[in-house]
Amino acid sequence: MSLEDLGEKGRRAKSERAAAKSGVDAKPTLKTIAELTGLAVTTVSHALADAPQIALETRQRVRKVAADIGYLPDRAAQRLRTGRTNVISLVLDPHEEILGYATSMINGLTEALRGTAYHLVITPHFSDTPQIEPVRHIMRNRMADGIVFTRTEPADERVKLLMENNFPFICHGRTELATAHPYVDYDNYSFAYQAAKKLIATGARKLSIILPPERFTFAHHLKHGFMTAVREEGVGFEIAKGVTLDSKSDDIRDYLFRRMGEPERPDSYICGGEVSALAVMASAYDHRLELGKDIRLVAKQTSGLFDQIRPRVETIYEDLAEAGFLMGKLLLKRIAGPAPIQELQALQTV
Amino acid sequence: MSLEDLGEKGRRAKSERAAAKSGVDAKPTLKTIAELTGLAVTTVSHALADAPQIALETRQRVRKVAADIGYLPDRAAQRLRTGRTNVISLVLDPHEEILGYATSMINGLTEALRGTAYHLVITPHFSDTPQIEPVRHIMRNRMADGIVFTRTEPADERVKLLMENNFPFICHGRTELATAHPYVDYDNYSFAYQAAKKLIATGARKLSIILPPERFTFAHHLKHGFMTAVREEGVGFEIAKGVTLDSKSDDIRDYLFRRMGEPERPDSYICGGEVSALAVMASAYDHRLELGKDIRLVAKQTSGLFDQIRPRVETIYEDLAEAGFLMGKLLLKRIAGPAPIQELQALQTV
DNA sequence: AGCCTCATCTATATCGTTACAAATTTTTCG
DNA sequence: CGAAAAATTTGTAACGATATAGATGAGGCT
Repeated sequence: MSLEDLGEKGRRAKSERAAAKSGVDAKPTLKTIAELTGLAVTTVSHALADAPQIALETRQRVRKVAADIGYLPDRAAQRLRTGRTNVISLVLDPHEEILGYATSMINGLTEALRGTAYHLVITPHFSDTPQIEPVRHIMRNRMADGIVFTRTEPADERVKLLMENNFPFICHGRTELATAHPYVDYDNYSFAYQAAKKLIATGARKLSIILPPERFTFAHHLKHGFMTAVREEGVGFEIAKGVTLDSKSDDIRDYLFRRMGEPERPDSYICGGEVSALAVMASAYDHRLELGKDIRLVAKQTSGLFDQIRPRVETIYEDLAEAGFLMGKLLLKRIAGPAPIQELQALQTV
Repeated sequence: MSLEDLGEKGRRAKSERAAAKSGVDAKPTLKTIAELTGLAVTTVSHALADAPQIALETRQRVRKVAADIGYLPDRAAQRLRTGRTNVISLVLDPHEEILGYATSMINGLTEALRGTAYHLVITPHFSDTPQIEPVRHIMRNRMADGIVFTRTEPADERVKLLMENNFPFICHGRTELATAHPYVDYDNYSFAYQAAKKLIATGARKLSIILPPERFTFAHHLKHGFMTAVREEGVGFEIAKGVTLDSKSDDIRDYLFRRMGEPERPDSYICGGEVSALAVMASAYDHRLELGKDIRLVAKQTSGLFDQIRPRVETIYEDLAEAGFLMGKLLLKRIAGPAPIQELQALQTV
């Protein structure tokens, strides 16, 4: 460390102390309020917590002073003492499909957390470690009061672990576990069902669907809705083989381009994501197949993107920001205390 | 509270105490290590900090034990004691254009923070409060050790405030302030310049550009690059009036549709964002104008989206994940201590 | 008056960590 | 060998909040 650095530090420390003495600019604590009101620190703490054993008049006076000097409790101190972190952790899985998936969800979550003491911390899940790692870590080291995660699986390890430990969480998507748990989900069964019906109604005779990786619960929902519709209508169908919504978009397009060149090609596609829908359009274009005639398409829309896509494509909307908002609200309710499980579940309708 | 709840709590508390006694499953602290090694808590703390006055052999022994029991320092306690939060705050401005802007940036940031003690906290900026509010709040209440923000303005209030208080930060975009400050920026001047040159080289005679809101510095960079190119080439030009990259995409398309119906319409567009580029394509389509012939287009690409768009569009790539990564790395360097300002600035080339 | 109750406020200890100063042990050397 | 120096370890206090138990004083009752 250089002399200059030392000098810097010395000056800063001194001015900070001076500021503290004069009460100007120093971060106010309970002690500051205690001095200002002539009360004890404990009393101030209780007063701010609206404890009934503190005289109403005192509570009001303390609150007034606290507001005047802009007091905010120190999160670290509160956390250390109480064990509550006031943190919600969003475990983020980086993946390409669905542009702005995370952004929408984050917007919804922050909106739900608005006005509360909770902060949103992004905990990345790097793909070279098992999926359960970040969750275990957050739980073991009490990094958050609640966990939000996505891409739920039928026998999701994370759900099991969190349930076993009675740790507050909410996930985007359902499981097939016996025990009910909090979730927010979009009705992908109905999405696929309605999408298929729409296509068939406009003349589709052989439908195809691009599914998410099979390990996710919503892949089964989509498949089930799809199968129900094609069986009800007795039309041909297939399920895209070798690619999923998580595949690189170029790979999806290459698959589609190949398939569209084959004799028994499907005449219609259901896409659970925007990028794969564009890949369908690109492949059709490259084959000079006309959209809406040679190739039909229903896409799931999660952004304003498809409003600008030509030719216009039939879409069904999923509101991810709302999903994030719901997740936030339900998680907060869960953290606040035990609640009937039905009040912690939400299914977004198509 | 019901009797059952009390019972639950009683049992839990008891089992936790038992666990603590046997050392199983309880969260390990310095004290745990101290007991295990027979050293004092202070010694353990120093040993883990690799203090040279602790015998090397001791340091190694302590580290071994710490690793064995999976010790992680308590963030709250560290934060309370040292004042360091180990938090990086990303101030997020919700806006539509550039799909997944935030996602890419977050991915880059988390990658940069990987392996460090830093957590990424999302601090939303709600549009009904002044832009500087979240920054002031973070600084005043020491909510983070460093701040990341985007959409920088020429005389950015946030930059001024943070500089005055010598608070570590990094912003996406530059200012026109006299004092140099840390930033990561994309060379939007060159983007617009090269985009214009490309268009002119393929026959463009009247260029148009859709700019971001004028208050952002990068709007000026884009404009400047654009103007330089059109003046050098002596071709016609205009700047889209009444809409910006921040306008709702439908409004952009409506504007473009109107403009393309007028006699003196531009024959080429430069779009600083993907949605607006799609709006150009949609308007051209709706007018039955052929892309690449009647209407030319160069778009800025920030995702894989345009790889699937047909007809193919000329694009220039901006790597937002890399921008996020750079911001993270440079901010960490700044937090670590004073550094030459040039080492805290990065300009991504087109 | 003396004792009790109630309302209100306060002292103490503690969460896990680290800065600082001091204590202890080991080594060096005249 | 013994004192001084060096190396190593330790105790204490503090960060800011809150849980717990206790103190204070006013008023009521016999």
